[in-house]
Amino acid sequence: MARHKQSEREEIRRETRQALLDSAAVEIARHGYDNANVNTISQSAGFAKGTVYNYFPGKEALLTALIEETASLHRTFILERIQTEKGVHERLVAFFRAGFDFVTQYLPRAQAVINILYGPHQHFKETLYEAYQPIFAFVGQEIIAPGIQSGVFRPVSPGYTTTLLMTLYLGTCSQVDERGKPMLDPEVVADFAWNALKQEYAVRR
Amino acid sequence: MARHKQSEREEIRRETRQALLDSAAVEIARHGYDNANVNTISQSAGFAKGTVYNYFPGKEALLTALIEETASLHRTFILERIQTEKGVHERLVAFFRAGFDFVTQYLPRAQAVINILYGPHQHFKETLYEAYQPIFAFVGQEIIAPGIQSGVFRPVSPGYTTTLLMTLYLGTCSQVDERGKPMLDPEVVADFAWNALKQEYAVRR
Amino acid sequence: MARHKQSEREEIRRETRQALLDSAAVEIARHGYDNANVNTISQSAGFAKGTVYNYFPGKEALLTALIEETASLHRTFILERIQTEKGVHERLVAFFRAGFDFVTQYLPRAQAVINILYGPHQHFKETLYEAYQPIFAFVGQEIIAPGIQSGVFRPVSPGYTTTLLMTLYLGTCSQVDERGKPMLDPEVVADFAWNALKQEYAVRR
Amino acid sequence: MARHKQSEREEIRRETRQALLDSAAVEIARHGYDNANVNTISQSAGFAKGTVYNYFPGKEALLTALIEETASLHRTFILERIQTEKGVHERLVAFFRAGFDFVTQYLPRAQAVINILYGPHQHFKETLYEAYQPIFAFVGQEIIAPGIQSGVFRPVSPGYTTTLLMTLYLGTCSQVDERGKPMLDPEVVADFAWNALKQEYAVRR
DNA sequence: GATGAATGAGTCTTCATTCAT
DNA sequence: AATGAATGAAGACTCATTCAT
Repeated sequence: MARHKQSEREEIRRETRQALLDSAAVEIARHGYDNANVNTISQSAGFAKGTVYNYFPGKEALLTALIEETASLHRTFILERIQTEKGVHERLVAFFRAGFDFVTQYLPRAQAVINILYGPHQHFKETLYEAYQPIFAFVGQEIIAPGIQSGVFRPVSPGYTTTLLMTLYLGTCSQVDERGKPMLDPEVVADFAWNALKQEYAVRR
Repeated sequence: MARHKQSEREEIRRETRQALLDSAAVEIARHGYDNANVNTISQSAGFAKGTVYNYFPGKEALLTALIEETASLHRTFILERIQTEKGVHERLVAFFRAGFDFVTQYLPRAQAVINILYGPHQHFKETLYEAYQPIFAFVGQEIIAPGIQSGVFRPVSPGYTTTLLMTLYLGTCSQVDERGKPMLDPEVVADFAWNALKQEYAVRR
Repeated sequence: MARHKQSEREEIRRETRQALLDSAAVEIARHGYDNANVNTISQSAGFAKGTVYNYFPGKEALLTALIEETASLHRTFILERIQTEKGVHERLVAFFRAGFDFVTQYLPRAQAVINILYGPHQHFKETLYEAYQPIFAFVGQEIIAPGIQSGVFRPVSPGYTTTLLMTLYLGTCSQVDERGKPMLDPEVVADFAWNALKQEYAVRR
Repeated sequence: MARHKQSEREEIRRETRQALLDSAAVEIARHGYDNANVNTISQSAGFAKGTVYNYFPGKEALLTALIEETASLHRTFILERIQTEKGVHERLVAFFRAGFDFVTQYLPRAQAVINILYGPHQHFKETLYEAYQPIFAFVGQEIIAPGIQSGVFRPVSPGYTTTLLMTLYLGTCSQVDERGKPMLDPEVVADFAWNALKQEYAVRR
């Protein structure tokens, strides 16, 4: 009975949803979650005020979806860049480079997420932590742990070190000017981290 | 006599202003600037809704004052703890300790400031950067520069390094649970930074 | 062949219309006319959101149709049960029994109608009164008037008495719990009405 | 510190609250709860849109307050008129007269309440039943029970009879035209009820 | 006939701010 | 100085209705 095929309709819905999420990222990055205007989000995605409510039950759900999508993108982005690197040092550098690139490429999403990370909404923070869990785990298991085991890193506490690294990562990645240009260089940050962790006299590998 | 009354009045004004700022810090820490309710701030300071407008022209000015007061407190707090330390390593440790202690002691203010730092309000961020300028300068001039000059630190870029250190500082200090307990230890963070910066084989001094 | 298809189509249309009215009754009974959601009605009838507009020009028309259909059902229901009774007392009892049974059997429709009857929509009330006119008339002509003429009832005003009886009828029928169980017994109500109207010493007939 | 005395302020609040409730009664009577516009209520009471929210936390609370106030008014109204009557018959008549007079005098409130009574909002119905409990109890204890005990009434079930009487009462009181003129006469209704309940050959007392 | 994506008018609610006292 | 009643702009959300397919 439907004139559109099922798949066509799904395609339209997917695209609209994407457009709304993109729009939400921009609006939230610019004004913060609390000041983001749902009507504006829908309209600057090219739709009427109410359309967003055909796709998300409310403002909260919109942000939750944005967080999850961003984390997923971010994860993919990092994994792709790191898994090909074999040495610990290379991985560390690739990790920071990936972060900086991600922010540059997905600036609004990244800003929105940073906003939440240091913002007052406990509920969203938890969503964020959960969504980023895989990245945390990856850093611990694929960079820190091998580094320590191979003797490249000092015998640091893996837990604390992961936290420190992520803190450095998020803190430095998030420092960009309005155009998205980072204030620091991924190499500089990676170098800082490398020196902080490496065994003296260690050979890079 | 009139003079006396005058100074009494001033004293009362100062105290009321303080109470309002305290209240603002708590409210903003809990709900974020955008969701902070000015009426609530005034009332939980023990005054009527309108009273805050006898002290600050509006919500913005209230936050600006809070930022400036917090920066000033923070500066004093750090300087007191560091100036007595002579060695670079001691100063580094004292710096992080002071930060963690400040957050613990002035939790609402610290949370409010972190909120702004990573939040979407460019205008407030600028105020914040300006207000924290002296601390940036102090770290650069009293920790990094002497460290490099004395050969205790590697010959790093002073500008980048200050930024990195402040990033690490703010990022780690701001990670506290709801009760204000930090997730990391200042010693651990200081150690991380120390290793990142020190000349290999350097003697701590 | 074409004729056959024609009637088949009509049959389908009739069934769809019925399904939509059933669905409307349930939704309106639950949420009231104002809060009834047209899209929900269409969907819980098993169709898409827009389908209802292929059968009714709008929300109002949907309710109007529901009122008329309900009145018609109600009328048939009552007439069937009463016309077979000959005595005035029997008719009175049958009348209340029929009402209670109707409510039990067509709960959502009955609730929707009661809703309108005591609700604020003058326009619908008028539709309702018109649609129920035959029942009013029937009660007046087939119960009250014969009762008075035969001396079984006191010489009451036929107009007022019909109104009183209908009021009692609607008021008691509409008092059901959420499952549709009436709070009163038709016999009790009929007995009350009988005593109110009967000539003292009258013989039931 | 306050320029108004406490009592003056309280007086103003009381009056404003009253005005808002009056306005709410009119608006709800006219359009029903669901279609009543809170902004309109506030504005036709002579205030700005938001003022109502300084007095009631929301639309629901506004209606709850209206129900309770109406029940209280109604109770007072009835008790005053009935307690002075000693005989059962007189009380029955006074009861219906009071009801009709109440509706005439407080038409919007009465219509609003009737609306709720037969409307779809279970929550409000419960509030309404609770608020009207004292009137139910009064009818049972001060009219029905004495009537039965003195032999003036037939030995009916007190519970059912109270319900029947209240049903008749609410049903007949609520039938008014748009101007508030009742369709029935309290004496006619009282007479109907009296005949329904009285012992044959009973002497009125 | 049926579909469901899209629309946008309408409503409840919040709260920064004003100001008469 | 302080008060708190009042304001009204702004924004989240609902849903009856339209219409291209």
